[in-house]
Amino acid sequence: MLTHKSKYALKALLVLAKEFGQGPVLISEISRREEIPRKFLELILLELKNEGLLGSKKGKGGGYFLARPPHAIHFGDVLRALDGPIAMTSCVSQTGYRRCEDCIDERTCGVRLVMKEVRDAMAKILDATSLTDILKRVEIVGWNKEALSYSI
Amino acid sequence: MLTHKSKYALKALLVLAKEFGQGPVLISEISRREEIPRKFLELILLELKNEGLLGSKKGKGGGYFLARPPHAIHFGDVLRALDGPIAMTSCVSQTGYRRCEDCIDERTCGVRLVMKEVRDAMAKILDATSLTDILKRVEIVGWNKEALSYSI
DNA sequence: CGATTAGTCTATTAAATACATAGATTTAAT
DNA sequence: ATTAAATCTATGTATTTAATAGACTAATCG
Repeated sequence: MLTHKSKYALKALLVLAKEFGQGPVLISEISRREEIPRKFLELILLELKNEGLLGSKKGKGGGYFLARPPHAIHFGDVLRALDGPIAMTSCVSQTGYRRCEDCIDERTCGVRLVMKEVRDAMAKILDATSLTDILKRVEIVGWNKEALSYSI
Repeated sequence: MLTHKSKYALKALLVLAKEFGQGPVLISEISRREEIPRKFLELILLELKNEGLLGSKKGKGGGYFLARPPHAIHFGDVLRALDGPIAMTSCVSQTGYRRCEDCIDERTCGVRLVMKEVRDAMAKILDATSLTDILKRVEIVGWNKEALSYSI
């Protein structure tokens, strides 16, 4: 399951991607637009900053902004930063490999074979999908939505 | 992350797949072979039985056995039975759809778009992989392992 | 029948994680 | 100086995970 934390983070980043280049965005603005609990969002944005994905400016006229252009931030980066490795078992993680303590022989572990495949499939998608990609796709969906409401 | 419960379950099912047709297998036998805590394994096997994946026989000469042939039990069946839907958000689950309460508009949710792709990729693998498939693949790995130890 | 074997059911518990909330502090702009 | 904003530290509650313990039930065998 995706944690609320990561879901909120991704939504916040999409807002910041949409406003990229327009100066800092307030926590309260993001909180309002995505209906994310304000205080919880503070912690999340701070963590994203410490992970190098966001920059910030304090005081009046301050706020948060993407540390890199939105095409250079991928869903995989975000999930790894907040939830750790994407893999379902540590023994198939590329970024955080650790032997499973309860596993007798890693080479002949059937569970591992499958989890490796799953990890690769997930990582392929998450690491190929940038904030920009999703912004574009959501925009297209938005058009269709409008077109639909006209035709009815 | 894959829970220990599901990992233990998959390992136990692979043992039962290997012994399929040879009569019931003791909990203690599975526990010993896979080094799974005995009492914990009891609960898991019972749950798998209640989910219709296993059959059992009580008393002397009893034990557990697959309720269906191993080619008809897939990893997806097991994970759904024990951990619930495979999807990372309930809003993209096929078997357990539920609207995300915190989501403003499902149709234009960028997170949802990606999680749908991830779900489909995961389900495609997990629902295509049977116990038999993995038994075969593990066997092949085993051969290579032997061949390797000879050549050294 | 009755002893043994083996699964079944019901509690309990310790530790970790998720999801926040509250309040004080620091930094920057006007 | 005042105000606006991010930052830091602490606390709390509920849920889930990974077990463990012990009593109960059913089947077999002599």
